[in-house]
Amino acid sequence: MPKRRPTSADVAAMAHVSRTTVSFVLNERAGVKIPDDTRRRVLDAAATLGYHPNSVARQLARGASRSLGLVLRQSPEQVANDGLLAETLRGLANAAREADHRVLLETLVPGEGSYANLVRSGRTDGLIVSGPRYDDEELVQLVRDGFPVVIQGTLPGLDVPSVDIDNEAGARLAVEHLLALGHRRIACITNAPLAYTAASERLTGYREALAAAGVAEEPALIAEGAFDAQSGHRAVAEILARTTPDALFVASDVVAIGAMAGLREAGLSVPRDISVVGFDAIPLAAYLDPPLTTISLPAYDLGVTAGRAILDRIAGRPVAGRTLLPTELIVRASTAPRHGAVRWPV
Amino acid sequence: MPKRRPTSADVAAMAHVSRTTVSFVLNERAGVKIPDDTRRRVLDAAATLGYHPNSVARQLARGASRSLGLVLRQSPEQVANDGLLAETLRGLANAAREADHRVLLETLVPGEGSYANLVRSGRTDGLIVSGPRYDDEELVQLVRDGFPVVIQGTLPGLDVPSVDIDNEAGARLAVEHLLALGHRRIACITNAPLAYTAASERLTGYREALAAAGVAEEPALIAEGAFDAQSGHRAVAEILARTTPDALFVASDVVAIGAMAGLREAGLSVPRDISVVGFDAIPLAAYLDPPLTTISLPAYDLGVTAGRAILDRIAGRPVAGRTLLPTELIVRASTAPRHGAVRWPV
DNA sequence: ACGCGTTACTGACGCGCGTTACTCGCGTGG
DNA sequence: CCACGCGAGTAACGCGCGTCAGTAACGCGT
Repeated sequence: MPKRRPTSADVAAMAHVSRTTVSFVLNERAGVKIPDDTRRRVLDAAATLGYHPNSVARQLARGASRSLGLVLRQSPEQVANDGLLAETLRGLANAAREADHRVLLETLVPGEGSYANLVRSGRTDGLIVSGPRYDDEELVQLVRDGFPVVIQGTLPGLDVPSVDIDNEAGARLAVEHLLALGHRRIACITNAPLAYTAASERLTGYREALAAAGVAEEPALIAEGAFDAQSGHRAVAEILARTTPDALFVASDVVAIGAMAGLREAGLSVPRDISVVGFDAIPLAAYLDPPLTTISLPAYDLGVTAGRAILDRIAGRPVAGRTLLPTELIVRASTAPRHGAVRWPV
Repeated sequence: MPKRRPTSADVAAMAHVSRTTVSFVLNERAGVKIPDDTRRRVLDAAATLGYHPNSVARQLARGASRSLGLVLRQSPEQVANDGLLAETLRGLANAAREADHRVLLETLVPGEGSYANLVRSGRTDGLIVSGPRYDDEELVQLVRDGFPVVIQGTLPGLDVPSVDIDNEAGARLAVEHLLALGHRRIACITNAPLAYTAASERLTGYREALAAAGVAEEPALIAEGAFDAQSGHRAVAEILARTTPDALFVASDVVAIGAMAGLREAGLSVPRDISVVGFDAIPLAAYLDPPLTTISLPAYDLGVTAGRAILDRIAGRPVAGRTLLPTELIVRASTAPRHGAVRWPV
């Protein structure tokens, strides 16, 4: 059987000091002077015993767990198709580590499952809720009780700090690019059902760009996607059955890949017959045929920013009510000037 | 200021019983009879106070943290290009939840960073190490000390339970498919440098299939990929500069997408001029042009299996030394019989 | 009336650590 | 000579809970 793990009492005994002194030395407590001689004895004892403070006990004594809860409210399909999620996670974990915190993961089977106990049981000091839904009563209650929460995504009507991509601006960027190429009949396939805030924001950006250019909106040009490539395939068929666009903005690269497959089947060539812009800038987008013009978003930074926000919130530091991270247009071969159109000056 | 959180002592006071009784009732302790009357008083008091047991204190008292540590040793590029990672994570989290455990995430900046303290500090009861490297001294030490560890991936030479995809069998499946179509000059692009066990295993599968069919191996037909599409693009150029294959097995869909882009640029048409098989069955593979024949692997199950394994290990139940999850061939349009070849009977 | 088992509880300790208030010895200025 | 301050360190409590050993009351058979 493995020997019992050494405790601070063992270290104290070996160094011939009290447990208190051990604690002072190991925590480098400010304002307490410890002679070098004593300090060294303690440090040596700790090293030879292989002492590692029990962090559970430390959490209890301090009253803080030094860990962040990450709640993934996305549906399984959403997770499976979100190629950037891992990057965001990495950003969050790194932000947490910088502040000597840990990340506790909580996934939810939709329709069931509660996560509030995560914080109510003192296991985490704060929560990051990713992909919140409107009907999340649990979340509302938690916020009302004053627990530190940061939302990654958007949830209007709740007074909570949130961090998100600037979806509207990104969509505008995409559509403005198409407009600048001379396109006017610009279709739009959303990245998800409009109940998802990101989807409706991107659609809003699309509309704003059209309105700003004085182009009338046409309902026949709009269709809903749903996370995966298949939905893009279906949506493009819907649109082509109704009308004939000369450009297509798909608010998700993954959905766009399905849409491009649909266009191929319809005998349309990209970008000769129709220009396509995606959204998300997944790594693969550059290697599609043709390489996809898209909107890049800082997935890693999103995680880092969310992490810093909740850490600030926990520490009582001021936190911006809403942080929007900038997007960027990446022009590739899937977009070209409208056939016969003169390219506008930029 | 928010009121102090209620403790079990508060519940005890309100129910006019001792803290011990509260503990017995709330934990439904077997072997202890509590009259319904008393039980109800305790339950009611807990409910009206909004009592939630402090899990940190509970961890300390019980000596177990009921949480699993997940260590991601993959490099950032690897994470960014691993579209299945999120699925695996979801599987693990769900397996953990079923057993009332939590998942603690630990990422590592390569070259630095230790994670052993995660378990040495008592924060987790066991560790799942994903993507271990040969030179992981920390891991070796941990295993030697008898800490519960399960490896997700492969690490030969260390006596630790591990869970992985059956990479060899999957690669064989892919190559056998190409052989059955009549191809003989089958090239191979690995999914990663060969220092990664998954990469060398898949290459081994490729070789075994060739050997079993009596086809001589040709070094000129083999090139190394490195996680991303770009590396596939480069690797295919290397191969085409040396020789002319009639089929190509790329041990990763993501790399295959880059490879297919390279084939296009070289003026080769898939599958007319060359058949291509990928590996991983990322959701997008079905929507490529042409849809990619690939090997599907149970990403979600991988997470579940790893989770169950470490839970078994923690509980002292017997654990299989090595679990290999089966793969499956998904035939799509990127593979076709060799030009002029008679299709073999299956 | 007495022993004895059973029911229904409770007192007190321990988990490992942080932290406050306190002690003790030793100059030192008055 | 004494009060005082200061450096060096410590005893003891608290964090919130699980749990063992124990106790008081009660019924029941003889």
